[in-house]
Amino acid sequence: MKTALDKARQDPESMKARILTVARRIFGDYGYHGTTTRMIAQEVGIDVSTLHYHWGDKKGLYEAVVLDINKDLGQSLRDVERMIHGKPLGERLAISIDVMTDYLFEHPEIANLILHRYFGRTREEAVQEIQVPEFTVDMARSMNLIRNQKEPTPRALLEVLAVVNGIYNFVSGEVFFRSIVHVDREVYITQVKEVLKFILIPAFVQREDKGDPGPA
Amino acid sequence: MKTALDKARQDPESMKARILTVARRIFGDYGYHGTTTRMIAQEVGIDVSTLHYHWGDKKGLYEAVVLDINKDLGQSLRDVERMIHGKPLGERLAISIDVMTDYLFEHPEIANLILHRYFGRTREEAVQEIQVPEFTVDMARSMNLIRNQKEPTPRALLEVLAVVNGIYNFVSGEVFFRSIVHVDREVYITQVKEVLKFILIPAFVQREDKGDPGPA
DNA sequence: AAATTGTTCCATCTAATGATTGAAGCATTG
DNA sequence: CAATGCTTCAATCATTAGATGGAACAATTT
Repeated sequence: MKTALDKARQDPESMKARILTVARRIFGDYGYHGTTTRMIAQEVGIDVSTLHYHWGDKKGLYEAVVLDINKDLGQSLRDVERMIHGKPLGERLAISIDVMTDYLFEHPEIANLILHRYFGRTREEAVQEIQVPEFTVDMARSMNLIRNQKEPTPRALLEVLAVVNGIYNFVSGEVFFRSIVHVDREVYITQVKEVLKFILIPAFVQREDKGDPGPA
Repeated sequence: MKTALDKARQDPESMKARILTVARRIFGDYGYHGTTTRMIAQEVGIDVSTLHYHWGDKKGLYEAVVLDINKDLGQSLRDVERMIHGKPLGERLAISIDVMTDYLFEHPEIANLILHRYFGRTREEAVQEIQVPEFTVDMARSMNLIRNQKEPTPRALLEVLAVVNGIYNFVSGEVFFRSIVHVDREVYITQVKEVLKFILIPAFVQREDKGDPGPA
């Protein structure tokens, strides 16, 4: 079955797809309440009524954006999982950090949207959820933080969250952080990857070297 | 000179102070655009016009909130700095993480507000800044990541940001993350501190042990 | 106690925002 | 090409949100 989202993706030049693309960026930058349908319409270069014609109300569009981003992020994570399969822990982490950081810097709206949903609230109730729980469990498994078929422990999940949040933060915080460290975008991205690997890898490797299987 | 903020702090039962306290929480939860002056007024139990009478327009109140939080956070950081003075690196980090995490879990609006300003944008221009740059440099110094009197390197600043962001994230993300890991608040806080120390300390200690003075 | 000043609320205004309507344009099909 | 359906926009409506004026009340001063 083709969903509305699928259809919008089919032809990236279709009005529906163009609106969705702009909506991702604006919702990511300004959050749900900080975004007006007029801002999106203006950016696309259309009338608001055209936007409503294609996507219904604001909440509907926002939910489409969230679903769209879930899809993209899920795909990326599966790609990474394939790349690191069978490699030793330190390498798995290094590759994951490199690849996911590059990917998210190319699509910062994804990190923006996720962080808005982590940390912010909305006056509307029951807006579509980001599938963070599922993704987190998958990653915990991929990091070998889960023994056998058992449920991941809270500790293992928190460790994964700490890792991925580190990436989201530096991507979404680029504008703000670059104003602190005074480097251009290219240098910033390079240094972020170095810092993330410097901080995130040793703890896990050290624990494994000790023969400690971790919190699983 | 007494500022309006000082006056509001004098008597925490004063209307002005009560409004400020509630405003901190609501702005932290919903962000600038997600918050309405009516929400704040209702929470305080007063009419909107009373709010405007004391704090002027919405932007003015928001700026007061940011200044107030800057003050609180700056004070806490100075407290921590005194506690860790002269101790070895690993211990300095462990104490900082424990103390700051506890403090922020008691005042989550601080972490909320900071993250909103890191990652979000506002349609209004020129809203008062969080003094993150200053704080970050201070912490870099306190973590001995700065050699002599020299300017901190971008690398050192990014390392500090990684550390503090880790804390902010788990505090502000409590509601969301706890829904993933299924633990109560008390367990969550304990585990967060353990995970943060587990991940953040080894990298820095390892580098020091190698005689590598770090990015300074 | 009268006068002054400070505080609060109700009613109301204005602007912004979400949303719809109906007409016009354009393509597709019978 | 006439009829149909799809897409777009200008105009407009309804609701919400920021803000204010003035009356009522309370506190303070004289």
